[in-house]
This record gives sequence, structure tokens and C-alpha cells, in this order.
Amino acid sequence: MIRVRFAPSPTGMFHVGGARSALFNWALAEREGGRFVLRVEDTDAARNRPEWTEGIISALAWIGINGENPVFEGPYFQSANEPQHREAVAKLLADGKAYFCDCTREQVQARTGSEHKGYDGHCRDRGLSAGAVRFRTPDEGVVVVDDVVRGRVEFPNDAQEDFVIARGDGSPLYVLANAVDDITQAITHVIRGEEHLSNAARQQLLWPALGATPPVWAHLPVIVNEQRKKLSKRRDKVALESYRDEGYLAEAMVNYLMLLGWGPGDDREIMPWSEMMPLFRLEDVIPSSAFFDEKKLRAFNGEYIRALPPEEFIARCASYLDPSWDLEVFAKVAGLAQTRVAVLSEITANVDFLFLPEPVFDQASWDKGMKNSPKEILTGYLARLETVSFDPESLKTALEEVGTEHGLKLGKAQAPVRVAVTGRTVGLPLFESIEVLGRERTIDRIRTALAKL
RNA sequence: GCCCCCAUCGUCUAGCGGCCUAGGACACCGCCCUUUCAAGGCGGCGGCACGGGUUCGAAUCCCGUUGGGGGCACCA
Repeated sequence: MIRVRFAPSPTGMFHVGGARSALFNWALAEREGGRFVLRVEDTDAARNRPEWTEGIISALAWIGINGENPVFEGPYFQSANEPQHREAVAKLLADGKAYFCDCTREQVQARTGSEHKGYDGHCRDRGLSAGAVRFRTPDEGVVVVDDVVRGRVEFPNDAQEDFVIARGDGSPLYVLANAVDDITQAITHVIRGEEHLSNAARQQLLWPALGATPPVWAHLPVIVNEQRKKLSKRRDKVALESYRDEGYLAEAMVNYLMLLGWGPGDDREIMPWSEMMPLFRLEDVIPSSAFFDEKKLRAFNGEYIRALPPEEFIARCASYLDPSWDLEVFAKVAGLAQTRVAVLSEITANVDFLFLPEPVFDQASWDKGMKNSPKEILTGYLARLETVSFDPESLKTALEEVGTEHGLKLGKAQAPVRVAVTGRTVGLPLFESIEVLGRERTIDRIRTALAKL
């Protein structure tokens, strides 16, 4: 049975790159009827916080990776496996595949005369019985990492130093712990970001030394920013949570992420997980880096929002609206708003005029909207508003008539009214909006606007 | 500096030796529809990094160049 794993370290917000890796692992496991193991690599106590771990779990659940599916296994915590890690180090030591070393960084550099040369093997045969533990790497030949997405990758051994697998205090390091856990948890496919490719060269050596057959490797292309640099927590918007909070739908995010470095093979782009997952193959993953394009994500999100059933759209908008706003009222215009928002958080600006005591005021909008005979239009419309039948069609006809009186087409004539009533120059269809707002409040707002002119 | 990876429109990609006059999507620009803005429809702009091979034939295979990126901790 195929067993894949996702092994994040809880050192911050959950990264979109991590989400993509998790999704690829998940797709393969689900498609092959295998298992997806979540292993939290929490061995760096100084940088880990419990809330980050919870963040990972809830973020994964958001994109559909959760324990409700039998494919999911875990979470396991790497810190709990430390005894096995130490045992592995002891075994390597006993087998002569690793040795103690007490060199400091400075000493090594002094001997090699370079900060780039790496460790020189000084302690290999000194027979020390304490210190950091280094793995004895071959001096000649090459390590071959057979990678499903990259092909055969060779690393010359003379460029590979004897790397450290345990600190002077005995605590095991990442390369070792990671390999040991993968072995213990019977992982068959290691699917992770390309930044780990050089670790694979070392782990390719470690697995056999620990008596195991190396897994199938698959190193995914990095996700980059507009500068083509790896997405960084400092510079870029990478937190999955922030996209979720802005109102990106999980379905759209999953769809978009799956298409970063992979494609279904035809021209389809918008497709649900249920159709994408069976088509996913590691062999089809693109080896080159991919730009995380929020514009395109946005477009996808708009598609998904428009495809939502009306009630569903209303329900999903609810958390973005002020709790005091009446959802019954919102429901009357929700359909009009649905094609106008690309992310859920934008809903507020579309409907706030219905709930605020006064429409928002923005000088630029005011100046732009009150350009063509605003006084005349507003005065004329105000007069008709008292008696006009309050339905969109009549409201429209009335404004058309006022416009005609002043030589303005509806496109121009609606501007002052729109700004007076909603505070904005753009928004939902005007007459439907006015109908929902009601006669009294509309008249009131137009009077207020008139007073400001 | 050393090791490694990558290279088709601005971006994500289709293409896996002849179906290519290089297709789609996002973005951008027009036009249509239209009460604003969207949505929708139609159209446009725009690319095989460069140089050598191999071949009857190369975006597709090989080599090199250039350019970009990742990794080089007693971090994960």
C-alpha cells in the first residue's frame, strides 16, 4: 500500500506552498487507496508553538484534508519519536557508519582555509567517544536520487561532506529524524518541495545505512513570487489563513493550487476535486517553478462564487457582514451581488448602504457623481419619488423622464442619485437597490445630498 | 565559491519528431449588451532564451552558452 506523508514544522502560519505539497500527497494517496500521514516536525522547541500546530490542522481541514477521510492518518509528533532517533544514531555509530567529532566550525575552517569547503573528515578515525555525530559519506562515486519529477539526479560524493546527524548533547538532527520517521512509518513516497532535493542526497545514503530501501522521491517545483524567488513569509502573502479570511473559497483555492505545477492534461482548468484527484499523477508534475498569481486565483474564486446556489452564497456571506445587519434584507439583493464579488469580503461594500444610517461618504465619489446637473436631477427625482409606484421599472422610468428634461441619458442621470443613495459611483443595479431601501429612506438621502450641494 | 534544478505568450500551462500558421486559461486592450460596476458574448495583443548538432523533418532528442532558481548549520 502506498503511504505518503506531509511533514510540516509548526514555525508559523500555514504556507500556500505547504498546502500545495499536502494536496499533491493527498491526491496520490486518495487515488491509490493509500494513506496520508500527517507528521508534525516539532523538534525545534524554541521555534514551535502549539497554536501553529493547531493552525496546520485546521488549515489542512479547510482544504479537505482531515481525519474524517480514512485516507488520513495522524497527526503524529516527531518529538515523540526521539528514542528511535537516538537508537538509530547509536546503531550507525556501532556499525562504524558514523563517528564522533569535536571540531568547532572555526577549527574546520582554519584547516580547510575556506568557509565553503565544508567538513574535512578530521575526526573520522580518531576514535572519539563523545561529541557531535557525523555520518561517514563515501569518498568516491555518486549518489543517485531517482526522482519521479526530475529524473535521475546525481550528486558527486567528493562534494558531500560528512554531515552531522546528532548534536554534541545527543539530540538528533532533522535529516536523520526525518529519515528515521519515514522508515518507521513505512513511507513509500516522499513528495516534498524542491528545497529538499539536497537532503534527499543525504537521505538516499541514510536509508540503506539504517537497513531500509529508499522511498520513491518526488521533489516538487518551488512556488515563487513575481521576482521569481521562493515565496517567503517575510515578503509575500503566503498564509493560507489570510486567503481564507479574505473570502477565498476552499474549493477555488484547492483547484488553483492543484494547477500550480500540474495539469489534468486537457484544456480544462475549473474542475472539482472529485474530477481532478483521479487524474493526478506524479509523472505529470511540471519540474519548473511556478508563480503564485493571486489575480488568477481571484478569477477562479469568482467562478466558484458565481456557481454557488443562492442560499449557499447568502450563507457564506453571512460571516463577512456586520452581525446587526438583517440577513432577510440582504437576501433580497444577494443575487445582484453574486456576480460582482470575486472574494467574499467584498460583499460589504456592495450592500452597506442598505444597513448604515447614512451612506458612506467619499469625496472622490461625490465629485465624480455630482458632475452633471446634480441639483436639477435630484430635485426633479425627489418630486416624483413622493408619488411614483415603488418598483424598479417605474423608478427607472421616472428617472429617465427627469434626465430627458435636462438633456441627460439615463447613464448620466443615474450618477447623482446613485451617489446620494449609496455613497458610491459603482454598485448594485440602482432601481432594485432603491426598491429595497424604501421610499422614506431614499427621499431622506436625496434631501441630505441636496443640502450638501 | 561549491553542489543541484529549471527554461513555450506578462503569468499558469497544452505540446512528448511531422497533426503547430504553436492551442487554452488568467491578465491586458477593443467591440457588443447595458442605469453604474460586474457577469456574459465576440474579437485583439502576445511566446518556443540563444548557438551548435542529430534528422528528410525539431518547441519536442543531444551538446554548449546565457539567464533564472534551490541548497550548502551541532535549523527544520
